[in-house]
Amino acid sequence: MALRVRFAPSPSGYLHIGGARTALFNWLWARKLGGTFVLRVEDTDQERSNPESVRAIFDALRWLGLDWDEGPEVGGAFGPYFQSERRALYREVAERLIANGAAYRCDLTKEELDQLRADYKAKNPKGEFVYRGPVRECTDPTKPHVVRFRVPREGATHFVDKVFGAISTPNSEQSDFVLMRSDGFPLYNFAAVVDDHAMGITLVARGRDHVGNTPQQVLLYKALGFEPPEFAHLPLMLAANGEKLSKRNASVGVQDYRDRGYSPGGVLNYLVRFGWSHGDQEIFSRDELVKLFDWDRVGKSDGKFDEKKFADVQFEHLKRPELTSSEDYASMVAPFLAARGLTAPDGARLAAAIPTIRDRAHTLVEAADLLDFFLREPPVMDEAARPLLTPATAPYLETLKMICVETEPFAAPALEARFKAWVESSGIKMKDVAQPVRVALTGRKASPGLFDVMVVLGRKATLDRLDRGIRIATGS
RNA sequence: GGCCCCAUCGUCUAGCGGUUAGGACAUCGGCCUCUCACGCCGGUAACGCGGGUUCGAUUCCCGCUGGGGUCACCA
Repeated sequence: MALRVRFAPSPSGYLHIGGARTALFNWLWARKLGGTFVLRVEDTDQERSNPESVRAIFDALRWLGLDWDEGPEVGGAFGPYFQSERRALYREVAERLIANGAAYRCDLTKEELDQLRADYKAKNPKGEFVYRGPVRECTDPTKPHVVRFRVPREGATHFVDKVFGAISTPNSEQSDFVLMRSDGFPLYNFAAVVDDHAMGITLVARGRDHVGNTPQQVLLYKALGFEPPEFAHLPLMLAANGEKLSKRNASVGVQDYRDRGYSPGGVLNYLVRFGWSHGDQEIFSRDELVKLFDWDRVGKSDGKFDEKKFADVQFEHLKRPELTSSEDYASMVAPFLAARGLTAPDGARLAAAIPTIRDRAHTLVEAADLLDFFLREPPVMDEAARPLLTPATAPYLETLKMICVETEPFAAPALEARFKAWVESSGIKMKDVAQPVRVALTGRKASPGLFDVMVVLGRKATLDRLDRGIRIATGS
């Protein structure tokens, strides 16, 4: 049977970094085996679901490059892909279950059930409350009621997990769980099973926080006469303090990292290495991941999210041309340049400047800052740097100007050789003359190498900037 | 608390009976240097505890301890 996996987010917020990881593992598996990656929106909770979240999640997935083969906005033969549009199907399946006795209508209210639970807890503080109904038969289907699944009293339910192996839970622990709410909407476990089957999903890969749902789902597959899919649960990504990852203890939105100037490749790389490994290798291109990913290399233990490591992994992606081409770099940094008013930068100069900042820009936000003086004419003069242009430094700039005019070709090695020769013969220290030159050229106290900067700027702009530096130095 | 799961440096991990227990991030030194970076070299740092099994356990089994998840008309 052809591999079909899915990512099924509920649109009640931004795409969580943990959710992105789940999506990634599913996507990788589909891409590796030529399977189908389905996106399904689990919007059965009317209260929490909202269209802004749907938008945000789609945007984040697209930004990460996790494209779906079937789902909202791309279609497919198994739609609709919003659960809110599939209610007729859930109702129909629920009726079938009631008809064959696997489920029953229950008109016990939430409050009554809470009371039952409380009473039980009062008497058995150490026991587990298990609801086994119906305590009261709901004879009138027109009255508000939920539909509950009749869990077998005996035996155990087991399944084989692709990462954890065999897992089994005694049925005596399981309450008669709700399939359909009184408002007619299905509950997660039920909708997921109905849809995963209807959509032909062959492997359900999700976070480990879902292992407790799996027995209930397996029970449902059995009751419906469906063949259960394979299951794979991912170890959890916890916050640095060991608690469940949340907005309270970390930046958890994929959005957050995009805004701070991380590249999608870097984000994916960090996420996949969290729980999966390939020997000692740390950095992977997307293509490598598709080729190398496998479930038998997925570990079982939860881990703690590490911002520092994340930052470093993503820096590697920005640093290496084989992972981020100059063209990709330029287009990724464009929005950040635009944010500082550089909406239509000189493309050729930008392309030339990028190699000089790769080792310096840890994020695209930093990249835009480092690129700024290359692309702005004249460059912004940093107030802290200006004092370095004293009258005494003007002769240095004059000499460099002369060298710039004479040197052919206008290339870094030749420029550097001539300038250094002059510096040495003058008995000055390179470090004393370099800073004034840097300030004249860039307006800053720190920048890429002087001669690389000159070459990127070209002879004309270099001379113009040196002239400006001389004017500032001499106060004219 | 019931049920389920997990356990190697601070963190992510390699290891699948015999290794000086490896890598990466972080951290601490040093080198390189026109600034800032990058890079390079080196240091500190881990098998939770107790029983087995075995000639030999980080590795296999059991218990303990510790950690996590989950117990809704949320997903």
